[in-house]
Amino acid sequence: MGRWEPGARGRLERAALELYSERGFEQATVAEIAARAGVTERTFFRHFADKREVLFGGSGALQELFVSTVAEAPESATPMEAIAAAVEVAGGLLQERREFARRRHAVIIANPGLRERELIKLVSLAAALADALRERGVADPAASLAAEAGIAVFRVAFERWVGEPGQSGSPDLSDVPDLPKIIRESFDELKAVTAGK
Amino acid sequence: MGRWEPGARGRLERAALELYSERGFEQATVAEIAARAGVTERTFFRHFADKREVLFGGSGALQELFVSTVAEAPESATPMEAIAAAVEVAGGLLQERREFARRRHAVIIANPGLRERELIKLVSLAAALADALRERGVADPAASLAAEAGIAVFRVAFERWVGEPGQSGSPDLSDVPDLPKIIRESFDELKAVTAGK
DNA sequence: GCTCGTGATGTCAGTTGCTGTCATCAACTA
DNA sequence: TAGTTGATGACAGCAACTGACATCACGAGC
Repeated sequence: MGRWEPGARGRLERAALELYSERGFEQATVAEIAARAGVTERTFFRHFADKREVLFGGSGALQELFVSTVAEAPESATPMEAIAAAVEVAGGLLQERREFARRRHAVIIANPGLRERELIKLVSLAAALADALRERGVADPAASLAAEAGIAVFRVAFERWVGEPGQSGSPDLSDVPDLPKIIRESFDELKAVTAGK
Repeated sequence: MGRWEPGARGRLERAALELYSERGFEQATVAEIAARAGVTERTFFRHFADKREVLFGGSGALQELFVSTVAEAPESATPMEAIAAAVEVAGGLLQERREFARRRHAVIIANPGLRERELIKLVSLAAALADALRERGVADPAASLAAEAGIAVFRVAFERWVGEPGQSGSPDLSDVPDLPKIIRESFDELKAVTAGK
């Protein structure tokens, strides 16, 4: 065993989510989070740029999943189909972590500063998606618009998903709202609503 | 004349934009802004919730313009047409303040924290647009999707507009990029790209 | 086995954003 | 004339965040 317990980063993430849930984001101090994780405040800021970032450690992996799915879409797929496929795959990943996602989302929507951070992550995701489309030969502004629209669909669908009842621990699996399905429906709805212009 | 010069809020807004332009957002302290405006730091925080908000004083008026345009769209207009009309009208307003908009935008894109703030303003705008659509009897999720897609178009079009050369002070008015026109084209492009799904 | 880097952490001082509280003073009201 | 109101100043204080330096286990190479 080393001088310090390994996994400080993970402990900080867990401690932060707990404290933000228990007493709210603003009421929880970084010193408290660090203490609960068994490190000092300075170590917190070595792992995370600021007090908000500790809730967004997984966004990099999610972005890679999005981008690789777009890149691997069949050549015959239209830009919007490639984007929709990526959003659906990501939705499937969230589906498996429903309770965690809801818990985290509840903390985020309760604080404007955290909402801001989430939004910039999504915009960064949209930019990465647009890049991936350009790699496929899609020109601008179609690439940007398809990516932005796809993220808008993701936001709306995710919001509906977390808002619906149903527990992932429920004995009846048919109770669990199906995020990929909601995403598909939302893409269809977007198609319908834009066609009406 | 009173005890103090009136218009402290406006002076703070001008001083802040100047200082953020001159030396960058993070390098400028609130104390400096306040000093340049001839007030104390405490007075700054009485007018603006935080150091970022001083750049977003006009967002309320913009939102009202968006919402009232949607509300006043003809009954025959589809949801997307109502949204497009609102975005175009707002684009016309920005068109008249091109230099200010570019200057302000340059400051914002240079700092992640300011980008975050701008994004949450746009999301709040999308929420207000969705509300206005529901007032017109549009059901969810169509209302949310149309609003979000409209804001996505606005973002993409605005980005293109500020990125193009051309000075509003140019002698040849045909040099000035036309934001409402770019917005119309972007809506058409969105229609095309979503139809391809 | 010894030395020496390396990397993650601790320690501490300092700046700055932001808040609570109370005092001040001109303009307005009665 | 007296009281009220509203915007501001003055000041203390907390917490987020940063820079600089010390510490100490571990592994590489000798």
